[in-house]
Amino acid sequence: MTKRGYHHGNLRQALVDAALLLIEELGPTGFTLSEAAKTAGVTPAAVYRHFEGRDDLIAECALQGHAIFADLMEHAYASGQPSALAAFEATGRAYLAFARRFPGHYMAMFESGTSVNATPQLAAAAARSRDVLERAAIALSQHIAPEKRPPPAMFSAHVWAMSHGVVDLFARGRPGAAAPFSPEDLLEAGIGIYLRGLGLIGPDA
Amino acid sequence: MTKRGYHHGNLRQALVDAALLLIEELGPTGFTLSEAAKTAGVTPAAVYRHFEGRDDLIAECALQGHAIFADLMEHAYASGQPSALAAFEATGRAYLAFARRFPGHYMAMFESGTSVNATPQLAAAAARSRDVLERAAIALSQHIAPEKRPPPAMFSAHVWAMSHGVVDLFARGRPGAAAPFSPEDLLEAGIGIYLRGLGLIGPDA
DNA sequence: TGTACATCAGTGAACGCGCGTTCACTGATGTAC
DNA sequence: TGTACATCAGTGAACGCGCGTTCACTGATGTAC
Repeated sequence: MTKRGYHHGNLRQALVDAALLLIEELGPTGFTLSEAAKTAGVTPAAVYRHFEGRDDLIAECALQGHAIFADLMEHAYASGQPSALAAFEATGRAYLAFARRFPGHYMAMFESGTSVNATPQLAAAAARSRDVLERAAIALSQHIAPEKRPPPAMFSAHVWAMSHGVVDLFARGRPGAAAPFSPEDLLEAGIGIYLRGLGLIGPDA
Repeated sequence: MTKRGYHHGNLRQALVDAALLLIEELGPTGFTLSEAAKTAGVTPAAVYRHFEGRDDLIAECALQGHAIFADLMEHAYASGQPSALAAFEATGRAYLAFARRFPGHYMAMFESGTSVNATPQLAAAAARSRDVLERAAIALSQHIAPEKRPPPAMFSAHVWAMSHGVVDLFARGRPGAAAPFSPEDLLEAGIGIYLRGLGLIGPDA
């Protein structure tokens, strides 16, 4: 916090952190600038020294999220190399890990009403993480017989969709969907079965 | 509408319809009771003749959604019988079809903050649709060799998650994720690959 | 068929509230001398 | 080291707004006679 008397020290980041906490609790729509200011121990008006307004604050949360996310994805991808399969699987796991470790960021990124194209910066940050998964998909697709190879963009979309679905339905306190599996196991098994369907894993693995 | 002078005729349903439209546009969090009343051509206070308040109105939207959804799922399941595989695939398609045809209902059901356990009625309605998919999964799992058969609840969860993910990421005006495939194709292909991974479809089908 | 009346669905004014945003201000900080 | 001063981060009061909800009311409807 580094609070030093009258001046705050690093209010900008403190506001982002507060916003992320509130977004995690209430969702991006339920989040309020005033509450974020209060959480950071500051008057609502002070927010305007650092952000243009409510939307700008949310956008910054999403932006930071994309940066972290892309880093995680890239790291996961690298950790699986040189095996294209291991790299691909690692990115899938990284997706879920990110959603669990940074729920506020995740919701700001994927459940905010604001477009990813709101600012060029945001678009660039979002493109980076998308590209990692797509690169992993392209590398992996080399191992599928060309005539039955689906477009890489398609199976990266599949993994993205299943990961997102698992997060949204099972990795939060979602009611009525309390499956007797951990989201991690669910996703791991799901992606495993999917990759087997692509002929990338042996039938008994 | 059946508007007959001073009295409305069927205001209750008109309010539900208005709410569904607004939820579709703004999400359940952004939806306001006042706007729904105005859309139905009525004073906000009139809503209280038919609902306990804002939350009750949203709950009714979700309830009607679950009823429609369960009907669709049951119909789809029946249409695929007696083939367990065809029945299962049909329920997957029905999921997406419902989300596209009834986006307001879908969002009220799955993106509202309110718990599915809010009322016994709601819980029962939600259980019905979940059970259809699980029943389909159980029937299908008979065709997998017992020793490598995952729990039916698990692969019904996988299909549920992928369907939801496709809807949430690709079936709406979601930015940055504009894949060059229709959500229908994406889901169809995804489930196909998944089922192949389970050994339920031949490797060349 | 015509009149008196009970019902009750919808009105409209009012409420308290928290929101996002603005504005003139104040006072702590760090620098120049 | 001590003093004068510019900077600018945060204050606090105020705004207009739309929200959900309440309340006494009104007037259209349908029934009893």
